[in-house]
Amino acid sequence: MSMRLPASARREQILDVSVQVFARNGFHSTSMNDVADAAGVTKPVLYQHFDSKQDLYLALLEEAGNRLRTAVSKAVVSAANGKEQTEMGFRAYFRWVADDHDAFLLLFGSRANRDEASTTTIRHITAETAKAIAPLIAADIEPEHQRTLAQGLVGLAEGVSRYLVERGDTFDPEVLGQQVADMAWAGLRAVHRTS
Amino acid sequence: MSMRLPASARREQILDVSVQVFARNGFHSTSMNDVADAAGVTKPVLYQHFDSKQDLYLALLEEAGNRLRTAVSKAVVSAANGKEQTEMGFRAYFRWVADDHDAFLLLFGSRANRDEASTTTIRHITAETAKAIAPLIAADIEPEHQRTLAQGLVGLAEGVSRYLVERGDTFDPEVLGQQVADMAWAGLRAVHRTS
DNA sequence: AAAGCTTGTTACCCTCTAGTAACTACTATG
DNA sequence: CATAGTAGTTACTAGAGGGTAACAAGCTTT
Repeated sequence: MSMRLPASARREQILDVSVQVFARNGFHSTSMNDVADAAGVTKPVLYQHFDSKQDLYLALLEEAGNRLRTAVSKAVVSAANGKEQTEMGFRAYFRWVADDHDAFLLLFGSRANRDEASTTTIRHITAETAKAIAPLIAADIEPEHQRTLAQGLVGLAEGVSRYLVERGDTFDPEVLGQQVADMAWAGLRAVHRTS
Repeated sequence: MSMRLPASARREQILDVSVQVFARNGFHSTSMNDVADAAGVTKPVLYQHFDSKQDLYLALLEEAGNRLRTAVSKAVVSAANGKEQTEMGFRAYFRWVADDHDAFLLLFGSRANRDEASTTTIRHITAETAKAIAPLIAADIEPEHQRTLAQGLVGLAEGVSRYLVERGDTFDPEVLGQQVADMAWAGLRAVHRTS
């Protein structure tokens, strides 16, 4: 029934299809047969390209993470100052969410499943982002607190996106990004030492 | 080996023990045997108190959600104005996180598992919180955007907490709450219409 | 102290699904 | 058009784990 494909093309196709099916149903509710069906192929074919279900899943996370990373960091380098970095960063983030949709759900959606390995991968991505944000926070508070609040801002973007994407809302990434950036920037400047 | 307990006491004990074990290992990595072992009892006993694994899990989510809800709403009513509400709210939230620790992980931790039913329950809790926050946001933006940004603030608190709890850090909920509230309040006031 | 209810255990079934061994069919090359 | 290699399938195994039937041991009430 299914077209015969050269190995590398088949691998790509499996990756493409898997993102969708895992994003929609989560790791545990998706069997390898489901993936195979979605790809129009049978199970053993999957195992020609990936050692295990885990392996496939991690490959997806890895890829999605890279796309996110590059999208944001590309946007940020062209910014002149902190404020602009914030704006460009958030806008790029929401742009990514808007058009890499399934990847977002895979990484941060409610159904995202996380065993030990996946958690580590995802945590890594989040941590990296937070690290980039941290320096923008008022410098007179303790560094650990800086890091913590940076994690909060990552959570902010995540929360907004999860809400919108899971509702199936469409949104303008530029407008939304600008608003969230306004919010975040004001917040970033406002924190002062309390201890 | 295990003490014989009256039904209601056993039920409570199972709930207590389950929170811990599910919080640590997640839904799918925890078998009913694991739960039974942790409770010092055998599997069929669990089924005397709960219809299914799902049923047990949902009961836990429900309970955890209630504790969160009441903790925050109690704190907020005693506040005089928006700013104070924000402060009291966040401080209460982090107080809850600090001492209901496992419940937080259960609801919002990386390992939290979410099939259809659990997702609904958790989403409900988050949505309720967001609804309470929304009116604090500058009134001259569109209501949907208000709601969206409120979801972001919930995500902010969640992100901060997840980071700290999963690292095993201890923190002072009052100091942290105050800082996050400062950040959030400034942000809340700063958003302006962009369209 | 015996009947009867409550609490708990042993030992099992049954389904679901990750993963594989052995085979088939297509396609390119000489 | 035969041969070798690649892509794909059928049909299975094995193990994990949710759920249960049937039985045993404690209490308690008269």
